[in-house]
Amino acid sequence: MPDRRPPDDHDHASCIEDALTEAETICAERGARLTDLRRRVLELVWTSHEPVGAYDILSSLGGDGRRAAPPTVYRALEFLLENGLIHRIESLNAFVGCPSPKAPHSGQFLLCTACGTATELTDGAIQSAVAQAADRIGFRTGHVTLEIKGLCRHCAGGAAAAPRAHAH
Amino acid sequence: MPDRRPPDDHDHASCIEDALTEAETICAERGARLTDLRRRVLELVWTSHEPVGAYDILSSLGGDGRRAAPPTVYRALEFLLENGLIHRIESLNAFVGCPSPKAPHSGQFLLCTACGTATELTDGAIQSAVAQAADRIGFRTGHVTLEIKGLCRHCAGGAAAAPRAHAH
DNA sequence: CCCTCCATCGCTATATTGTACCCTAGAAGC
DNA sequence: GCTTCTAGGGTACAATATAGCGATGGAGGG
Repeated sequence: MPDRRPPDDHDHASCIEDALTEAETICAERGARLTDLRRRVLELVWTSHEPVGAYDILSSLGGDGRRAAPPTVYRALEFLLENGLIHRIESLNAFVGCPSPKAPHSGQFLLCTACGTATELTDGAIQSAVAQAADRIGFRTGHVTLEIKGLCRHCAGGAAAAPRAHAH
Repeated sequence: MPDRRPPDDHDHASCIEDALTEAETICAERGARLTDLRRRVLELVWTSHEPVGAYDILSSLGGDGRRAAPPTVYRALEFLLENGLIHRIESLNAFVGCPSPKAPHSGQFLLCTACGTATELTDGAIQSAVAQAADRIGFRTGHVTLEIKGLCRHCAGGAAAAPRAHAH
């Protein structure tokens, strides 16, 4: 793992709180059951803006005296995915909270290889370019995975011009 | 696994042959060593247009009397990736041959969930939309993963389920 | 109120995918 | 001839994910 810096100076506690509140609302509306376990897993995913592995969550769950097993975590993650509360980052085998879960969508992600932060985009131009390209060859689009690896403004800025200046 | 249909009526033998020939040329130009093993792995990746798992390759290699071990395959795959001869499909943990390896690039893929075929795109509009979106927030773009799951023209057409506008 | 149904979760075991590490052979350079 | 480096054989293990079975407890019908 590369060095990690805080993604930004923001009040992350309120990030978490907002996410949990919104999740409660959404689940209530849909009649989906946001159980204690699912809520806790969602909270753990939101621990930071860095995607979290299923087994990291597993360890954190174990911290409270009870030992959890993989299926427990994967089932909770599946529920959260189905309800659009989190996204899976395919290229990292990890999960990240969705900042706007009201309307389910395929996420677009900027993944900083220096600080690990995942930033979700919702760029219409990308969406329509993808839709057009698919349409042009008669492909019916389902879920779209877009993951862009690189350096976030913060990390790229610190490194100045040379792209490899950040390497260790 | 869903049903698989042949991706198309094309002369796949010549696909493979072309890919191998081009690989030879490229490696010769670069002074990279396309050894027997690497060539065989490339050939196995090109067995079809469906992404192939590392352990599938491993089994196929074992077929000739010698038993291969995982690192053998992964090392060969790493070489092929570095030289742009194959791409990794993150959402499937699998590999597919690159049809235009002369100029290394991040691939854009249409993945049919019915027949399994991976079709590589090189769409400039998508590329520039991604570049602009990243640029706008000061993100320095590295590798881009774009994987679109859905139904290819063939499978969507056959499914009769209201195929909207067979573009063309 | 009781009872059935079924979603949820605990748990064991196992499958799948990917790496660390050590060693040998043979080519490349001097 | 000797060193050095790349490629690859092989074991062991790490990391990620799923199959399947049983227990529990709440929701709703009788």
